[in-house]
Formats: sequence, structure tokens, C-alpha cells
Amino acid sequence: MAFGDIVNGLLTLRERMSWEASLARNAREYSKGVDLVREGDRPAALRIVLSGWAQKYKQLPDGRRQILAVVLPGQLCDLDLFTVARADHSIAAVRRLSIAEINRAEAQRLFDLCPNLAPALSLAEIVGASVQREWTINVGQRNALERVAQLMCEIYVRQHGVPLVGGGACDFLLTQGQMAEATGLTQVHVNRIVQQLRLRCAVQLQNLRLEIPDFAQLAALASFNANYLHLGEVQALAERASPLFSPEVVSRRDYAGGDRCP
Amino acid sequence: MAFGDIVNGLLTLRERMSWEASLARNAREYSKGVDLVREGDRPAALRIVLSGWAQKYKQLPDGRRQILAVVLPGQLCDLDLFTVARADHSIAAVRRLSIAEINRAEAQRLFDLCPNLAPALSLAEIVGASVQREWTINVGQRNALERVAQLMCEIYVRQHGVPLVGGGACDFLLTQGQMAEATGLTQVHVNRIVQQLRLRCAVQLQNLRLEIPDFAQLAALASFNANYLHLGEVQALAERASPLFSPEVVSRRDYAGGDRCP
DNA sequence: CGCGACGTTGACCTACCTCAATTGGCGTGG
DNA sequence: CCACGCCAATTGAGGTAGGTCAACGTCGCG
Repeated sequence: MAFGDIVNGLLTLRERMSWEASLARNAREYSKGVDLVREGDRPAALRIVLSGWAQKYKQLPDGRRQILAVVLPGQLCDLDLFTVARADHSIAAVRRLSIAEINRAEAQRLFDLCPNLAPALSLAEIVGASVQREWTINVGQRNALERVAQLMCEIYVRQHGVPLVGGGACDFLLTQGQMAEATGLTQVHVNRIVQQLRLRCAVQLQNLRLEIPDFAQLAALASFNANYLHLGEVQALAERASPLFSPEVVSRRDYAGGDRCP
Repeated sequence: MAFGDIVNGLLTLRERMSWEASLARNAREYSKGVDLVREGDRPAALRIVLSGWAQKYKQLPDGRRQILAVVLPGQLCDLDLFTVARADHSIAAVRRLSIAEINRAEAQRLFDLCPNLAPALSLAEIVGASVQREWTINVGQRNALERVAQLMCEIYVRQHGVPLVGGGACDFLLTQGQMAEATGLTQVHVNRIVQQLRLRCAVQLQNLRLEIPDFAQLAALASFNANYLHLGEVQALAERASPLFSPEVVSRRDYAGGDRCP
């Protein structure tokens, strides 16, 4: 099941209809690089990515920037911003981005209407925190090759919902400059590493697509271990909550067209 | 108010008594370096540090280790482990550690008994996630001097609950080797940086104590900004929930003696 | 007194950074 | 349809922050 389906998987059909109607009603567009939330803002909305990718980031006073997370279609940007008085990080569009912004009042109505919604979002937050920890060890301990390989593995698995066996492809909307900001490297060095990965793993990275002919090999280079994504539990929880709706039925594809198909 | 008081500040007197009785009843001791939770374990308890420090960490297959967070007295180790089937990181004792381990059944009773408890723990989790993001930018973007200075500032502020004006001191239980694992540096280099900080800021670091004669200077070196600790909100929320119990009254000192006073 | 844990020091090395220039694709306007 | 400009990727040369390895000092404790 796709990572972005956490929410959908946990809802009943009725709940899911309210939820998606609300998403559609509150859709907004942003173009590349534009901030949706700036550190220090008073957060006012619940944001769910519809298509394109968002990035969470923080900046030091002199401009150095760290991308903290990427938010894929179907995912929540920030639940914690709903609890907290001031945003502690910024959120921006990776590329052209379509996103639903649900204000407090409407969110409250939705929570009342859909009792399965809050636990679903809460699980998503917990997985998000786990991913954040993995990113910390990524920039803290892995070398450049491992960091870039790890990023590729994660992005692939989060989109497909299962660690790849053999080869496959997925969307990849980050520029090499953005990959550098995510891995704590420079753009130049990321470029050299990507070239190495092309040689060593035959990885293709172009036109906003990532092709991985041999996932096991790439994962080995990165010491990638998908446990931190908690895929099994997400799936189990989803099935327990609404056994009628298999992941295939409530596919992310319904409303997430991706950046390349406008 | 001290960071560890989040929980206490949010509880009424009656709730607080149940809570602390439960803590006392379930206390356990660990000696330095021992794991309380290992990545992959099925988590079975809610853990609250009573005295000493705990560390969350992850390890790569070849042994490289990243400390993800330090858990100070009065703080919760992991709420998310309560939701998730398998721990995605390990937890160990920084030094001799006294900790309360509350099993699922008892935790459930406590949640029923203390309606303010769940929101309190949840706020603590949210702040924890924010700290994790700051650590990511710390290892990803700051240089060695900034990283070590930032770590010192954070540890100080989290213990005292306010950014220091002028000079002051606090417990500091990490060895230089552990500081290295927390900052993504080597022990040797941390040692050299600490020496630099001694020269440039007159920082003292010995006998498990950290003395900071000029906090502003240290904070400037680190580009430290305490916003990510959400101190104001923690305080506000605490006061709203139980206005009768000021932070001074419900002090952490009640049960958290620190490592140095056994 | 001897051992283990921690801090300290020196010499040398390298992974990654910096700066700067070039290339190629693609959308836009003339 | 072509020219221009922008953005992203690429390449090269040279520099440095921090790593590695190995030894030594020091303190506390059994």
C-alpha cells in the first residue's frame, strides 16, 4: 500500500467522502519554491498535499538551509502545527504544488464527523517522527554515497508502499540542489555521487523520474532498512479499521496526478 | 519553568499524586550504557526518567552510532512506542539512570484517572519532534564549533526552562565520546572544539557540570534560537490547565536529584 | 597498586567543499 | 522558427574541516 494512503485506509466510505470533499473544496496552488508556512508563523490550517511535493525546512541566520522532510501526495504537512503557537520550521513547494488547506473550524467539523480521522493523522505523525530520526542519522553518520542512496530508497518505498524487489521506477521531483539541502552536502558533490550511482547501480535520474534497476544493490550501498517507515503497521491498522477498502481500491492515484501530468 | 515540568504543570494536585505514586511504584535502575529498549523490540512500557539521563540512538550495521536525543529527568522517553508495533530506535542509559516503567494496563488506568495526562504527554511528544528537527539541521548544516555550542545551549535551557541571561551552570552528563555521537563528529575533534570553547567563551566542562559564564556569547557562536523548544507555550498550557500550581511549586527537584547526588 | 574510563595531543590524511566556468534543455517572446 | 535567457546538470582545480591512528596523561575506584 502506498504511504500516502494512511489516511484513506483508515476511513470508512462515508468518512472518506467527507474528507475528500473537504480536500477538494480547499485546494490551493503554489509554484516552485514558494513558502506555505514560515518559521515563526501562527499556524492556521491543516495542509494535505494533493499533487506535487512539499518540503519542510529550517534555515540558519546566514542562509544555510536543511530540508527536514519531503511531503508526498496524500500526506499531511503538519499536525503538530495545530497544537503549537508558532511554527518551528518552514514549509515550501518543491515544485508546482497543489495542496488542501483546511482551517481550524472545518478541521474540527471533520474530526467530529470522522471518528477514525484523528487516529489516522496521529499515526501519520508518529511515522513522520520516525522518518525524522532516520534523517538525523543519515546526515550525522552516513557518507555522501550512502546518504544519497538512502534518500532514493526512501522516496521509492514511500511512494510504492513496499520495498522494491528487483527493479522499478518512481517520481523524483527534487533537483540535485535540493537533494544537497536534504543530505547536508553541496550540489556539486551530490552531482558527483549521482554519477557514481549511475555507474555502480545503473540508477537513472532524469526528467523528474528515478529508475532503480536493482533495488537490493542500492539498498545495500545505503544500509537501507525500511523498518523506520512502519509499513506493516500502517497496513495492519488500515485493514483493521476498514477491512472493506483494500489499498488497491482506495488508491492515491484518485486525486494525486503527480507533477508531470498537469 | 523547567522543561521536565511539562507533565506536572498540566496536572491537578489529585492527578499529580496518582502520577507520582505510579512513578515511584515502577522505578527501576540501569547502569551506564545499558539498553532499555533495542530497535526492533515490541515496546511494552511507558518510561519516564526519574534521575540521570537517557539517550535515544540508532546504529548502522557497521556500528556507527547516532545519538538522536537525550532525555532529561521528568521527561518521557517514548510515547510513540506505545502506538507502534516495533521500536524504530534504541534507548540507553547515558550514565546511572533511574527510570519509571509503566506497563500498558497501568498506563491505561492512569489515562482514565488523569484526563489532563494524555494532552500533557502529547505536548511533550510534539516538542520532542521539534527538537529532533533542530538536531537534523545541527548535524546537517552547522560546523563543529556551532554543533557543540548548540548542544550545550540546548541542554542548559532545557534544564532551566529559560534562555540564560548572563552566566550559569547546569548538569552535563555526556562524555566527550557521547557528545561526538550526538553531533556526528569524532571524539578527538569534540575534544579540540571544547578546548576552543574554553578559550573563546570561558566555558567550563568538568565533573559532569557545565558552566557558561556568558550565555549570549555561546548562543551567538551556535546561532542558537530557543524557539524550537516552545518554552512559552509549554508554560502557557501548563498555567491554563492548573493555575494553582506555579512552576516553582511543582518543581522537578521533588524527585529528580540528578546523577551526582545518589 | 593496578586497571579502566576519559580526556588530551600530535602527525598525517581524505572526503567533501569552494569557486568558477561550461553545457544542455526548455520555455518564451520576437 | 529562431534567439535569447534561465535553470539544472556537469566539469575541473585547488583548499580545508574534520577524520584516523596511535600514544600518553590523569583521575577515580576496587
